[in-house]
Amino acid sequence: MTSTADAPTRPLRRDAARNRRALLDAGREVFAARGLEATLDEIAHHAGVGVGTAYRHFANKQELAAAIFKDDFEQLVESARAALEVEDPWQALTGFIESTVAKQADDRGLHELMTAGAMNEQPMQVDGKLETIREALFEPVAALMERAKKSGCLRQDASPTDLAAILLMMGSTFTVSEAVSRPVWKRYLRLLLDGLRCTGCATLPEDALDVDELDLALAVVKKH
Amino acid sequence: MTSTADAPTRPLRRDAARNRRALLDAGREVFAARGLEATLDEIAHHAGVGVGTAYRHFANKQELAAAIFKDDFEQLVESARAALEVEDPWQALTGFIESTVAKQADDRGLHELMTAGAMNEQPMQVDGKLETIREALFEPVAALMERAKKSGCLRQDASPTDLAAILLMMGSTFTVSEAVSRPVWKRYLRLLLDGLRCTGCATLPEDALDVDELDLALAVVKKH
DNA sequence: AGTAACCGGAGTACTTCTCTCCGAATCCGG
DNA sequence: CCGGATTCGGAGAGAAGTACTCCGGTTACT
Repeated sequence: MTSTADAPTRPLRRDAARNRRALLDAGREVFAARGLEATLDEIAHHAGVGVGTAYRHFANKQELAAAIFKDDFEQLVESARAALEVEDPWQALTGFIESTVAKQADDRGLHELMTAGAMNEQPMQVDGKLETIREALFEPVAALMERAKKSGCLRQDASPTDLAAILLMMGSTFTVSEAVSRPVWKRYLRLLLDGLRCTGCATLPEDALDVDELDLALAVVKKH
Repeated sequence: MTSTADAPTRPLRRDAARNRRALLDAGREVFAARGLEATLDEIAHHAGVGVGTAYRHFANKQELAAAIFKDDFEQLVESARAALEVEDPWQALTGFIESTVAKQADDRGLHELMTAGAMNEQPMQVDGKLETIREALFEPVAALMERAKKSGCLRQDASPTDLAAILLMMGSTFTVSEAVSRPVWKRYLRLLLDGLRCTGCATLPEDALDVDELDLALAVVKKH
């Protein structure tokens, strides 16, 4: 029954608090640069503390990641809602997409978490946050797209799940961008967005993913 | 001075020849289904022979892969050249792209080999074949695109290296397609192609990769 | 000063993959 | 149909990497 609020843990000793902070900061940096496959050992050293310290503060990598990315998630949903306030429907949609993709281009860990399981073998469970965010995101994004369709600037056969696919595809361009030290991902995002734009092109082949399929796709785990 | 031609190796014993065949066939299947990270052990068992046998016929995975994919490579260059004969420039270009992508959708190993190093950590050297094929492919592809541009159906700011990027991006959609047992990659390829089409859209941001950058991008290897 | 809380990182306990080795089985010429 | 050369098969050595623990020593707080 200690329920929701954290138990009345006594305040951390000063060195402990300092180290916890350092670990969170280091985690953010390392995850951003190297992705989620970074080791807790690695993060600990980058934070200038021993491995033991890391494992005392966070039982494992997942817990650390959850602590680090919680904010980013909420921020994301927030910006989707905010986009609905933007005047021009096309601008609202593409603006949201661009800022989302930009954030992930700068943070490999965030990108891997958002597309978790789809590419990387071990999905890395960050408790329920992930499913939650996808659900929370779906509604405002669907509204954003609906509006753009009505105004005639988004192709009629586009679906919200297409955005998930686009995010997935952008992953490879991030790698390339890093290799050439130049944000080429912008070029390919634009290509994709130009494809989404309504231009009297024929309809797309293959139905878009439905929501169940998307879940499936984002949860590809090896079975032996 | 034994030079080019294979040394006059005596014909293999019948069981040896049979096993070699079985290994090549199994390799093709396993690589296609599981990608290049498949183990030689795995392929050996799938072929119904012991691991030792596999290593006697092929010093390592690379050598087996080279033997398997040599043909596919040549075939690819061939089809690029053939596309130049097609009447309609847009049809020629997209037809070539679609068939290339389709082939890779069905063969994860082939796709990984063509985009080697860009995503997977260990590039897996298949002697010089890889660089050779990229070079051999560049010329006909560039011609194909030039023709499409002149006829006004391909956006002016498209570059041959963009096709490499598109191939890279398609990788994620292959994974999704497998997960949902439906070739959704076709949908996203079309989206990309519609983006490439000339529609009076603004020019793309960021210059395309130049050839050196592409090489760099396709050779991202971890440095510690 | 005393003690509870905390630190550090060597070390354990996996897992995973590549490739070797050698007794046993198989082929094939005479 | 026999004997030696060739090939088979798969246990296991060795290398590489990761997740997490343990405990002597240190630090913060009263």
